[in-house]
Amino acid sequence: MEPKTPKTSETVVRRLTDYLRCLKHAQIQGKIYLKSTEMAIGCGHNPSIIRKDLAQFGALGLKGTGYNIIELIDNLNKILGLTKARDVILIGAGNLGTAMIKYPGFSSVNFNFIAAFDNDEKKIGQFIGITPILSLNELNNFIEKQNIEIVILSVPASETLKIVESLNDDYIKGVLNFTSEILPARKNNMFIHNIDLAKELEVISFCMKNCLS
Amino acid sequence: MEPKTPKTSETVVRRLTDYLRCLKHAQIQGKIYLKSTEMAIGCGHNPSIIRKDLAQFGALGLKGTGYNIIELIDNLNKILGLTKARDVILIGAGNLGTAMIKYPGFSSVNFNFIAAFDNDEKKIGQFIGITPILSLNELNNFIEKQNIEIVILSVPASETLKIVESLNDDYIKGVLNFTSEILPARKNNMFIHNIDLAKELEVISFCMKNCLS
DNA sequence: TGATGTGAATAACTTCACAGCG
DNA sequence: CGCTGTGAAGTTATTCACATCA
Repeated sequence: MEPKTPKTSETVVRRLTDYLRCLKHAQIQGKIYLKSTEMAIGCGHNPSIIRKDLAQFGALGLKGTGYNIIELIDNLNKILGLTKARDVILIGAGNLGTAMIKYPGFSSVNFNFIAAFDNDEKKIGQFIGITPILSLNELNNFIEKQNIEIVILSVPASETLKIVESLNDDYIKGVLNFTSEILPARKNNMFIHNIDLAKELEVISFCMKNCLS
Repeated sequence: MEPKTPKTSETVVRRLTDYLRCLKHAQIQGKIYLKSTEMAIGCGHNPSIIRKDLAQFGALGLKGTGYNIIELIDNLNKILGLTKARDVILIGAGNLGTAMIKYPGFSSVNFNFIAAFDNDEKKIGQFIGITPILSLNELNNFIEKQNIEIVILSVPASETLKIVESLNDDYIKGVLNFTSEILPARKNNMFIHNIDLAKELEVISFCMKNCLS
């Protein structure tokens, strides 16, 4: 059964990804069904909202039993658009970029890092794992030839804006920005997500000072 | 004037960090005052909520003029608990950990990475910048001697739980978890923040599929 | 019986609109 | 006059409580 996709807020989408992880975890442990209460413990959300989130995509659970894990993983993958593999590229092959390519959590997501780009002559021609490092000069050429839609940015903050503006937005639809330069959420046709690592330190600092949560 | 600190939700705290970045940006450009409408453009929040967020800490703005940038930065630093420098340690000196220590965005936050820990003999004794890499065996000893309160975790997922459980929570109050293993938000006395890099890819995947905002 | 799915109730958050002050 | 600060209104999100179905 194809899941319905009603208008869904980002809040809900973020929870869906938590459910997905929780389900995979349970699957590895050999479970077949998972109840909303069990998911709640695993991912820190209220059982009620878990049921509500899932219910909006059609009746995915079995009353009295819970949710079939394989089926629900499959449905969530469809809902999140993770069923077909996507080619993504990395811009900036420094420590952070290298870490991203090697990050084991990405393997579950269906994203292939097919190339990295850098302007450091020493890096160009090298590989990160199996991913080749190419020259930034070839960037848009590559994007157009390979039909790339998603870019992961980890260059120095000072270069961020220039690079984003140079991206061909007939092709690029999503940018994950790991630089410390904050960009608007939409630019031309591109969705931009800013991931500010310093923010998390600031939040934890506040939590510790004020005993939040 | 010491800012009041009423009960503040994490939602608000996250916005405060956005204001802070926005203010610093304006400060570099030589501005003295910033209006809520200008901040709104810079950080993507509604001017109204910016004023409301700030107002709850006392009257921080000048009617007709806006907010004094230096003063407000100072106040936000106090509110977020960023005024006094904190020593933090890194556990796991791989690519991601190395990237964290070198991440330029962290310099604005008052966090000093005073040591990294790893169990790779080849790394122990080396330095990341000026940060020494020590043996994991010395971890709790070091924590107790140096009175460490914050830990940044970037070890393989399989080791995460074991390490977190071994931490002495008489000292450690906050954990930033960059591994792909998800931990509960509270464990013993520790605040834990899970930063799941794969989640951002999943969210952007959904956005692209459904044209969410 | 024991779980989901769901309307109703509650709570949290955001926007509006404007009084009031510099 | 132009901004902030803020009550009121509006919106979104969460929890509760229970009917419903395997």
